[in-house]
Amino acid sequence: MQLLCDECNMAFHIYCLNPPLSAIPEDEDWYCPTCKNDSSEVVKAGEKLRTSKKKSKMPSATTESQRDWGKGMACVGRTKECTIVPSNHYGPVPGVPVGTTWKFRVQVSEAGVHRPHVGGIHGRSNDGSYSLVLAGGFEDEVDRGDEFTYTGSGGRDLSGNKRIGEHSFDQTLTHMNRALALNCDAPLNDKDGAESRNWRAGKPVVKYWPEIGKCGFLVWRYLLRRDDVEPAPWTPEGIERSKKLGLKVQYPPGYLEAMANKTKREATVRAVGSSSRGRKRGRPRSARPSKKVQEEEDEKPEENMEEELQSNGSADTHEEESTEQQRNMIQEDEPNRKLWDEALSFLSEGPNFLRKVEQLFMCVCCQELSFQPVTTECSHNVCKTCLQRSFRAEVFTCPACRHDLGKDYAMSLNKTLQLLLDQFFPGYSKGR
DNA sequence: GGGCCCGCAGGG
DNA sequence: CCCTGCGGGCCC
Repeated sequence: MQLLCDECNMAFHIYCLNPPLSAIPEDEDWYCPTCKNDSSEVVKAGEKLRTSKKKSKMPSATTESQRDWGKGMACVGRTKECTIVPSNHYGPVPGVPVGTTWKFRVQVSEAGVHRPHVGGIHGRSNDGSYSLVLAGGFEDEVDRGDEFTYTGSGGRDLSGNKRIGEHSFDQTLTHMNRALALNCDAPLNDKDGAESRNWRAGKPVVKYWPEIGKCGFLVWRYLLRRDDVEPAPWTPEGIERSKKLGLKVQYPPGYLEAMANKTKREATVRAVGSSSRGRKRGRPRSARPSKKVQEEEDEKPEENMEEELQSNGSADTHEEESTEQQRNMIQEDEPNRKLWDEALSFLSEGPNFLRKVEQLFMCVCCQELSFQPVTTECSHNVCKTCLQRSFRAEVFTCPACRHDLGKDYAMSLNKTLQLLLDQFFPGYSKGR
């Protein structure tokens, strides 16, 4: 989980980097944020000295704040972008069923469902509004599920480089507020508001009006009504549908693992009573694995940690009975027929199924769930990298049973098994 | 537990 | 280019 900088030799957890890495980079060399040269700041021959205008205008350029923004999701950018529909798209995004849930706003942006990072209203003031976020931030809003009121944006004091703040002046029907008003099937009225002639013909804003909110300032209020063929996710039909589709909270790649590791590390520090990070704990350099990877050799994660990871990630899987597709894939994994049969016999025992899978497909080398597993001819599963390490040490036998594999053994990845493990332990491989 | 304040994405 | 913003996490 650690990378060594090829310049200063310092070690960095891949999940602490900004942005965090989900895997060890393929590249031959890697440089830490301090040593890395920003190509946009390198002055090439014949070029004038230039400074990044954008960066020089950033608040961070003028403050001496030492806060470390490198961790967490507060300031990260998108890593993907939805191209299925344009950003000014109205209505459902194909492939994103009603009831889909995400942990962070940035993921919702990536999915193309609501693109602004922070803003609650996405729209264009001369077109209309494409999406809203309800976050329960307004005490005087009403949410009856199929109908709710919404409050416009603006009127807030954003001094101090804040993103949201106290209401300190009246809102106006401009910008996003105007955009949302245009969704109402009525001529725009920025004085008194308006009521839709046919709410289904509009983009279901039923009416909008100005009022003095509990905050004491004028706010624009909107009434919206649900208009969708898919059942609402909070109804019994919706819950059934979500279950059928296997919808679970989506986390950023590697997020759960990073959190688990972080808590594990903190627990270790607490237990030891002092910081044991960094090089102090390190082995002599010559004893390190040749690739720039330092394996965590700390104690195994505590039990409760594993449970937390499962309850967030995949513990539900067994309850919803493994899906048709998973069953088919298990059938496909012929070389592991016996192991899967054994695991499946635990299906009726609830959470024990996942535990059993984890145990049966553990790599004997690293004592973790096999990552990029090779299923040997003797029917054992080991991480490909573990097997390669063994071969580099000129040990050409199966790490599990010492069956001779021969030094020209073709280590073919069991892709089916990898897909299955990824489904049962979502994201588990990302931190590897 | 709450205050502070950051990069980023989007509109205009 | 500038303005805006129903996030989010560090740190007091």
